[in-house]
Amino acid sequence: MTPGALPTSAMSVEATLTASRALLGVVARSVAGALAVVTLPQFRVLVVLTGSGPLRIGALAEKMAAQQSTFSRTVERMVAGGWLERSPRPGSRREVLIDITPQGRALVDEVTARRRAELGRILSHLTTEEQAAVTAALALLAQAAGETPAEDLLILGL
Amino acid sequence: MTPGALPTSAMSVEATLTASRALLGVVARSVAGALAVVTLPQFRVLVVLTGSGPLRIGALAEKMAAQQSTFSRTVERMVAGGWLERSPRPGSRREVLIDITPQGRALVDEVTARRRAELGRILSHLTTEEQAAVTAALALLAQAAGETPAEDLLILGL
DNA sequence: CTATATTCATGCAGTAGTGCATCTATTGTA
DNA sequence: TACAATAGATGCACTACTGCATGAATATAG
Repeated sequence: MTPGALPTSAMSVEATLTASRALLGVVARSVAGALAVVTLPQFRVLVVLTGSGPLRIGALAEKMAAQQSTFSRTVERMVAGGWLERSPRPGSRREVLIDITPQGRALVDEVTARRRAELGRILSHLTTEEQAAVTAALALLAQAAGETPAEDLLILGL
Repeated sequence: MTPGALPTSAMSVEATLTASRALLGVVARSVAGALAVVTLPQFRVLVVLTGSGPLRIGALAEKMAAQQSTFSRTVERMVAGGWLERSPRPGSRREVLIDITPQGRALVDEVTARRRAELGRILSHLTTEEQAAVTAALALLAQAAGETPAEDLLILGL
């Protein structure tokens, strides 16, 4: 190896760091609009519910790594905003199911669509061959990284 | 194209989405430790100062897209925590320069190191050839994405 | 030298999130 | 039926962030 040159692995790390900054930018811009109307923790609630379907308030609090009492109030705010709706669980007058409203779902969809759109725009600058190479490489990278627990993304409020 | 199959571009978008989740996880885990001692906005201040060197409190507020008055207090908290230090600008008794302390720098360095380390660990699962392919593909992707303004990352508090 | 502009700090007020303890209603069990 | 467990809401207290208005000190321009 030429003195001063980086080994393949170090080059990969640097390239990955740079790319991750770009992708972070895409993610950030995709949620920017939503953050004008809900907070990041609130948006997170919507994403979780989109993936899980209706949840008891306690179960939801657990997924958000929050206290149940804290959550009762967060839900209250979000119901007031029209993002969530409470409904008693059929057959129980104690449990309360929280579900996302159409308005909430639209917000999540908008973010997802925006993210896909921008990625598509970026990738459209590449040739079909380059796109294929990117697809293969990212698949490899994702596989090497393994599953990303939802709790990890929660660290950033996502 | 076989019915039901995705065009190359759509496949690339999905692969990129998946990979971006993985990379987001890496970023999140890298800052998790820091978030035990500072908030995300505060960490952001440290990152900005690391890149820029000492700044006037007004200029720093502008970079953080915050009100100067808000910032005066944030700085106060961070000085109390030992992350920042105020010093009068030489030749001016009005302006106050904010700089990161060694403790603050150590925090940022720790996060950076952790991020590089995990990326290295992930990439070590790949062969040298695969690493080279990933490096090339990500460079392509980053170039296609263009520059990511710091303000964009600020959306997420990063 | 005086008036104006700049720079930062502070008072005031509000939102969101956080945790702990506690209360009420309901459900399940002994 | 009485007691314990569960689910959720509420009271209380605190931190951080946010903006707007304003005050105080300093620097600059006329």
